[in-house]
Amino acid sequence: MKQQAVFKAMADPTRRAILKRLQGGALSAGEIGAAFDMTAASLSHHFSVLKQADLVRTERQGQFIVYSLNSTVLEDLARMLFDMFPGKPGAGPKA
Amino acid sequence: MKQQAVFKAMADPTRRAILKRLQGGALSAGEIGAAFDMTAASLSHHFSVLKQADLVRTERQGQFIVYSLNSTVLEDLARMLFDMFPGKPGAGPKA
DNA sequence: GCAATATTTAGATACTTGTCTAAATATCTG
DNA sequence: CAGATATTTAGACAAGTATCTAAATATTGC
Repeated sequence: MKQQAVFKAMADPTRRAILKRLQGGALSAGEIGAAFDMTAASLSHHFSVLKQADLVRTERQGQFIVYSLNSTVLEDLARMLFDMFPGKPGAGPKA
Repeated sequence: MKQQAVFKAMADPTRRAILKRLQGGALSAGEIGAAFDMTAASLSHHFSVLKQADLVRTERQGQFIVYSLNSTVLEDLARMLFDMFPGKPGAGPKA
């Protein structure tokens, strides 16, 4: 997991909203974009950032490009955060 | 949890390193800064961002200002991420 | 109160980034 | 192939941010 890329990707609210939309299943760029008041070009930029962080995967289906969530990276990120705080039994320093 | 502030705070590598240093226990600004090749002013800016996100707490101890980790926010963030991905038994859509 | 130490604030600068418009690329259909 | 639709790329611009130096504020100890 490219930590820096992932955190940077997650830092933008539009991108988090995109990921949220993808929880319901894979969607084409256009289907995702329908929910946002933003040009397709801007959305495409956000897709690119999410792809760099490996948070989404793409697959062409005819004229559409379909995006899907790569939950592995989200999972890794969550684990990393859990490991980051103390007070966890057996991990962080307690005193 | 102010999600946006937290994600923004986590997006900078210096700030993540600061949080990491604090896992070992509370430290003064100067003690934290000793590990970074950066002016105290720059560090102070990062502290400010971390405070805004409520990721750290401060307490004055004489001439020092002591920073400590607020693990609650990290925990909340981790939970939020876990909730964000599907495939979790009982939460995300599976198909 | 003064000098020394610790930290923050103010102001400046360079870099990054989110957004836009316009143009390019890819696919489908007649 | 030509036109329509879907998406990305290129280039520009405004806003945000990480960093610095210099100065301000707070505390301690003489």
